[in-house]
Amino acid sequence: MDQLLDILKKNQLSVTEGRKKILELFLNSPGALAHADIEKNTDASFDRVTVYRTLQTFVEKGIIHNIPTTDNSILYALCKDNCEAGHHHDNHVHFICDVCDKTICLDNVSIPEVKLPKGFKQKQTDVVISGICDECN
Amino acid sequence: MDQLLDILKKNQLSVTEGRKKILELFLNSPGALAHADIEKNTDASFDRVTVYRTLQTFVEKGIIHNIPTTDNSILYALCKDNCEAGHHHDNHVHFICDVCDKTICLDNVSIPEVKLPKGFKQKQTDVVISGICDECN
DNA sequence: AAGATATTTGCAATAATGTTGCAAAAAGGC
DNA sequence: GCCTTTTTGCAACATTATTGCAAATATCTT
Repeated sequence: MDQLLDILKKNQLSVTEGRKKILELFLNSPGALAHADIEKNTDASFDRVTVYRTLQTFVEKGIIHNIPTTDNSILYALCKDNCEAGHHHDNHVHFICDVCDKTICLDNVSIPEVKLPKGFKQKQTDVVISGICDECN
Repeated sequence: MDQLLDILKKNQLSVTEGRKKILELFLNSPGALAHADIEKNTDASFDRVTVYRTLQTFVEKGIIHNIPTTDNSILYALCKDNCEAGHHHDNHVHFICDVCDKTICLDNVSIPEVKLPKGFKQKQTDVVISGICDECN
C-alpha cells in the first residue's frame, strides 16, 4: 500500500525519514527537481549533505535520473517503469518551459532514432526541448 | 583576413586580449569547452571573472552556445553558420564521448522532428548523445 | 597621434554549491 | 532489547559563481 516503502525496499535501502520525504517530493512533483528545490521543500529539516547523498543514492539505484541542463544545475526526475532494475531506460523527451521554468518528462514522447556518422557508437540519447508548456500556453 | 577580429567586429565587441585569446581557443578546438578548460588553456593570464564575463558576452552575441550536460557544468561550443545574427540556430546533435570525455558538435547530423503533445509550443531542441567517438573507437 | 569618452579588466569581498572525515544517531536483524 | 550495519549531522574545506568599484585599456573624434 505504501508506495514509498515499496520503492525503498525494492531497492534494498533502509527506510529513513530523509529518504521518505525526498522520495515523496518526487512522487508529488509533476516535473523535475533541482537540488535547491528539494532543500526548499524540506524546509531545512535535513542537512544539505544528506540531500546530496540521498540524491546520489537514488540515482545509483535507478529511482531517479538526471536531466541535462544548459545552466550549471542538475535536475532530477523520477524514473518510470523499468528503470528500477539498476540501469536506466529513460527513452523519453524532456521539456523545459521558458515561462514557468518547470521541467517535465514527456513519457509519451519517445526519443527519435538518430543516425551517427561512421565510427561513432551510440549509447544514450537525451533530448531536451524548450518552449512553452501546456499549462502556460 | 584575421578571422578573430572579423568575428569580434561583426558583433560590435571591442577587441581585447582576453576576447581574442578565448575566441582563438574555440576556433582551434574540435569540441566543446567548459569554463575550466578555458582557465587551464589560458594559463591564468586572465582573471576568472574575465573568463566568466567573456563567455557570457559571447553567448549573448551568439558567437558560442551552450550545451546541456548531466553534470553540473556548462559546456560551450562555437556557433556555426548563421547564429551570429543574435538568435541561435543550433540544429545539430552534440556527442559526448565516454572515453575521451570530449564533446563534439556533429554539424552534419541534424535534429530529428519531435512531435509534442497538444498545448506544447516548441522553440529549441537539444540532442545530446553519449557513447564512443570515432577517434576512441 | 593625443585627448576625451566609453568599455573592459582585475581585485577584493561575498555568495552559492559541492565534498570529505568522523562521531553520534538511527535502522535492520536476531 | 541488544548488537551490527547503515545513515545522519556537524565541521571544515574546496570549488565555482557573482557583484561593486577603481584602474586600465580600447575606441572615437579631431
